[in-house]
Amino acid sequence: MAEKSMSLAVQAYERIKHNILNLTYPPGMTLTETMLTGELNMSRSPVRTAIQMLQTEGLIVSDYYKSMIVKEITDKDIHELYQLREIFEGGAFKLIFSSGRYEEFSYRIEEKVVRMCAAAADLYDWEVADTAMHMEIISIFENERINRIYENNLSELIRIGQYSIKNGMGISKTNENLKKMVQYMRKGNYEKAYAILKADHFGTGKDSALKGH
Amino acid sequence: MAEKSMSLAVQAYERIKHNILNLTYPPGMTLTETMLTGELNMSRSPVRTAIQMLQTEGLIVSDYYKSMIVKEITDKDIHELYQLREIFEGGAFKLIFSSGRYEEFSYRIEEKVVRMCAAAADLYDWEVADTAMHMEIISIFENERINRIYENNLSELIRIGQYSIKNGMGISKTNENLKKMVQYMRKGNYEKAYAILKADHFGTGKDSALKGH
DNA sequence: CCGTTATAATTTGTATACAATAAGATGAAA
DNA sequence: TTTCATCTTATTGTATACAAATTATAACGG
Repeated sequence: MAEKSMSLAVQAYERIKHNILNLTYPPGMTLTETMLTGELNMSRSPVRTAIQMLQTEGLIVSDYYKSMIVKEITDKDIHELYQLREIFEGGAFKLIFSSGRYEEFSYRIEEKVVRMCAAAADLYDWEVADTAMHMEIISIFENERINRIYENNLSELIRIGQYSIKNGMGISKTNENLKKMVQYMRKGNYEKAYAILKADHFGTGKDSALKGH
Repeated sequence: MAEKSMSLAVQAYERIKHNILNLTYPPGMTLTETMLTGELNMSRSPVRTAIQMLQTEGLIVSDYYKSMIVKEITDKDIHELYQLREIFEGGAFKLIFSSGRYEEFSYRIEEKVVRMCAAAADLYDWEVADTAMHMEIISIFENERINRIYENNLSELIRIGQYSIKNGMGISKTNENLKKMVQYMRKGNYEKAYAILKADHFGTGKDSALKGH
């Protein structure tokens, strides 16, 4: 997993990001450079580089000379993220069917759903597998930029997913629904397949018990 | 423009980015930290922070211990950027009309077109004004995340626009077309308005004389 | 006891020193 | 001349020292 001869900055980035996504560093937690340097056993230079990356991604927020915190999750964030997802995946789903490649993608997505089922025991792992499934849908665009944008934003949804189980729906129920979606895809039924995807993953915009904005 | 008591890192970021966008640092140019520190009169620390940001944005590319260069513009980039634009603005345009706010937006966009006409003398300024026009379309989503994503990616189009004038169409012709688009919007004619936007700004994917990928 | 102000400690921003890697120059041998 | 190896130089990555700003603490007066 962790390459040798990789810059300390990248190692720091990955470890800090992992800790943010799996809620070891929960939303609102104050991070200090000295604390991170101690935990990661390296100097401030690479740590600061990592922090800078995470700030750009929006996972850490801070002002000039003010201490930095792990970004809070607001209802506004959730709404924005789901809207972004709908724009991308709505377009991707349409393209999958209009290009006639729905059968191919039904198998590709099915494989990801299988992995989700295998990861059902751990919520974080399941969310990661879910992310991979969504990335598969987006891959129809064959657009690296879109992939990168999407991956960055989905990482926030990994955090959110660990707080509010998908509209109150559990892991197993979601897995079952996705299996049905795959079957509808295989039969070329765009309407039913997309309806399931929407219901499962696009949320309502006010389905969380988190901090408001 | 430049705030006081703003970190040197941010100042460096803005100046370097500006130089990249207006082609003072052209695509493919090798940048070194010492060169930048000399030009900006500051130490490596803030310069490296700025570089890090620009790398995340994709305007600078570099490998471990290798020198960094201003990102080249490939046909693949152009295609990806236009596809991204179509996904966002296609959705935005539809929403502008389906929400019945087309008249309001015709005025908002018209104001941006006026600024484009005023900036017609300088290609860079015109591209910046064009960017603002596109941001106005996207603003229908009222989604900060989308705004941020879009702004980052449009900055690349500012560079591209300075190489290949919009599908061979000149500034004045584009301005005229956009004025027509505004009129169609005001009348509620979605089809004609969107057709003009597409023709002017979505490109063909192979309309450049730049380096291939 | 409460609030205010001054002071100390912590924290981030910046500058510089050192280490590791890569790029280029030099020179010898075929 | 060409090619390969070695050495020098330049450049990036990392560590540390210092400055500026914030935050916490303590002292003081009401």
